[in-house]
Amino acid sequence: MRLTTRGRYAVTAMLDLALHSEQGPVCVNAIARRQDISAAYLERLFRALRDRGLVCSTRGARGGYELCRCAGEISVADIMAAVDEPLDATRCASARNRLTCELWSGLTQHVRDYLENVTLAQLCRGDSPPGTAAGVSKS
Amino acid sequence: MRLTTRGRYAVTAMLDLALHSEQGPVCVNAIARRQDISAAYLERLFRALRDRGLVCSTRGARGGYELCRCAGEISVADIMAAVDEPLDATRCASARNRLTCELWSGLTQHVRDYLENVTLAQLCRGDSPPGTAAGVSKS
DNA sequence: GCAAACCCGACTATTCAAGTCGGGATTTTA
DNA sequence: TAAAATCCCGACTTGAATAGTCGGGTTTGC
Repeated sequence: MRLTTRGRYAVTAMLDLALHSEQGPVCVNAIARRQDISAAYLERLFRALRDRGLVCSTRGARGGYELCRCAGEISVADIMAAVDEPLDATRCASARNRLTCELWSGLTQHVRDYLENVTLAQLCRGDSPPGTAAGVSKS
Repeated sequence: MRLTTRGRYAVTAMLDLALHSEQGPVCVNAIARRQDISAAYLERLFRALRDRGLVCSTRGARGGYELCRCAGEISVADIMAAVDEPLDATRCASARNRLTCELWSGLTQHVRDYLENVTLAQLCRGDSPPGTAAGVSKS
């Protein structure tokens, strides 16, 4: 498990896209400028997002990217999976580590539960994700 | 946030220690053999664990390491902190990313909550950590 | 005195992260 | 019809960090 700029930037870019989606396709350069992220790097992330079906692309002048699904149907976990940001903490090289293996599996599930429970739409609204002081935990 | 061998090996080693603690100080080589981990690398991890007060060392022949506190008082989070395995997912370079900042802050808290809630004693008993299928979530 | 075992700072090779490059293809606009 | 805007793509580079090593010192028990 690790959290690198791939995951962060992907979520940031998708959020930017969601916030500007009513204006038609958003080009990579605009997002890069708004978020102060390398456009070339961002482009590679968008490639992955497109391949995973989270965004659609429009080529040519006035081209760019748009969400393929509505923001309420895209979770942070989806985005992370798209850019291959590993959430899996489990690495059971041998059976001797069953006890710790269960620990890491549990952690993995815990993280997934959290990220699967946060959608782009919630991020747009500024809804506090569950587990923060402002967001009261629900069942 | 990332999970590397430092964290994994430290938890594995502490667990091994806890399971063998009634036999007096456990030497690094014994743990290294049982867990198939480089002894030299393990030694560096134990240095950090000792400095953080999680284990005590005994030099000389028949020396080794022992837990400084009982297993029920040492959480996985303590171990991770000792070997400097970063759990913090937050990286708010600028205020423009408040929305995602809260996301990562929430994730960090979520992970901390989980790891702080698992002690070495529970791992020893094979108690499923909370959140896994076998462990029913409690309040 | 030797072996076992901790102690410590410094070092190395490999992997991966973060980003770049160079050019092709498509679409719109003037 | 050419230029500009923008996606498309495989390959590449540099620096940081990981995983582990090294070499020798010190302590303790036998």
